[in-house]
Amino acid sequence: MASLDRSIVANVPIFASLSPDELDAILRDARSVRYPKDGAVFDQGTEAHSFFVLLHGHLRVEKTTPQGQQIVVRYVSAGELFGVAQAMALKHYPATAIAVVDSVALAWPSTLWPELIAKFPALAAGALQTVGSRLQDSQARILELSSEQVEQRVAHALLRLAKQAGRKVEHGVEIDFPISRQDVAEMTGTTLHTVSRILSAWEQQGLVEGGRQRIVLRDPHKLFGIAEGHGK
Amino acid sequence: MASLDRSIVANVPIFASLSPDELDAILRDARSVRYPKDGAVFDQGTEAHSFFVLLHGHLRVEKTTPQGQQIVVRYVSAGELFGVAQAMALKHYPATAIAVVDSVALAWPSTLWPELIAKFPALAAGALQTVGSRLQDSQARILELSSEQVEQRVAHALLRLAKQAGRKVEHGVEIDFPISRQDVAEMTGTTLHTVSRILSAWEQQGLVEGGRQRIVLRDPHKLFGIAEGHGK
DNA sequence: CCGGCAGCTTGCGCTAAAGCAAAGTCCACC
DNA sequence: GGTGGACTTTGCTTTAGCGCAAGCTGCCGG
Repeated sequence: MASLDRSIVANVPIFASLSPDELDAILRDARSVRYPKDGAVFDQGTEAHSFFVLLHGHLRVEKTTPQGQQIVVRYVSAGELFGVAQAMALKHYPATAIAVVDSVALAWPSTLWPELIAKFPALAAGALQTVGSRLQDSQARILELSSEQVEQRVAHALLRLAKQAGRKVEHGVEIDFPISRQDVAEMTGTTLHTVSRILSAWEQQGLVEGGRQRIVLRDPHKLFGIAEGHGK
Repeated sequence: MASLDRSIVANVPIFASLSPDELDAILRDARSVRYPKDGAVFDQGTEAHSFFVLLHGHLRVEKTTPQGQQIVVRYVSAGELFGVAQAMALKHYPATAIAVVDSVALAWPSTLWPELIAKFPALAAGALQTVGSRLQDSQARILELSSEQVEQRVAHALLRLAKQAGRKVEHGVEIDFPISRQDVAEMTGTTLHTVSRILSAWEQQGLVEGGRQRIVLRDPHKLFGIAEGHGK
């Protein structure tokens, strides 16, 4: 059991530089938790009691405005560190994390973070890198929202999803978890209706293949063209 | 000279927890550089040779798409850490930093970062916090771009600018550096024309007072109302 | 096996804001 | 003190994509 944990955790970039002994020491303080599909791992605004590494499954991280508008911040896949609010000096989680399929995560009490980085300075560097790459992602998204048309943004979003959680299937690459038109809309700053229209049009052209909470990319290369603006 | 530096650097959150001796040690490796108005501190895509703390002045950080579209990522004010690409494991600066007024910064060679955080673990924690708060900002901006109308976004942008770099003047709060309509457009994902129209309308109602590269907020409270959507 | 509902599609009209075009206006520099 | 260019304003036209509305479909639970 413990060795299973160690082997999967070894692939987490933030833990990669640690020795097996160090890994075991860190894993001693973790507990493994199971989240059923549609279960919340944590809720926006609640106290940031833990930080996590996802062992298995997929999470949707979403954020709601005071006015009730909702956006999808990102999806978390196995091996990723998440819920590190405390490390950024936040008392409360700034977003909600929901399991989109049955999932399993390792959880550490947030209070342990300071000792852990004191004992393993590489952890701090790793966390900085994790947060840094998320910052990059966010800024790329701001650029997209500022300068691209909806069609390009949807293409970009699908390509990113395929890269992060794509599974090769017979006719292309399928997003490896249930995702609705509404979810895509909340990732791209548009509406359910517009996403549906775009996907329908693409399906006509054989670029994608759809279904209820299912998206398969049949021609990623052409989609990439659309994302880059050569589509129109 | 050194003591002047130490006193201003003591206000930088990331250095706040260090003792005077430690501060002096860190400052020994820094050089102070002057950037004239409109001068570049670093350029997007170039090697990330240094990281910086701004001592005096204001910088505009901007990012350009492959297609040539440009956005303003943020403004940097005195006391802020910036250019920490290397800490996030980036080889190249992901954006360009331009002095919008004559400015002075402390610069350290990026290569020093690993030793510095090894010697002063608080630095890593501080950097994590800095990057974390930028991530928060970025995500707030994504939310705005996804869910708000242009008018609300412009109101939010002005309020943020006023908070960060506002100077009390007779009739309100003035943004303390030259900023064009174009700049505001690039902060809010809209066009020069739309910003100009909005500001003109607000000027009519006495909410703001304009001018060439000059913006004064005369009624921040009402602007806040617009930002929250109670405007219309 | 069937009913109902969550998720999806599609048509239509509307509007916010972009694009285009043409004048101001102010400042800096000669 | 004048002149050119950068910055701004403003009118008009166009359009992407939103909001509303109605109907469809496939899945899950009974």
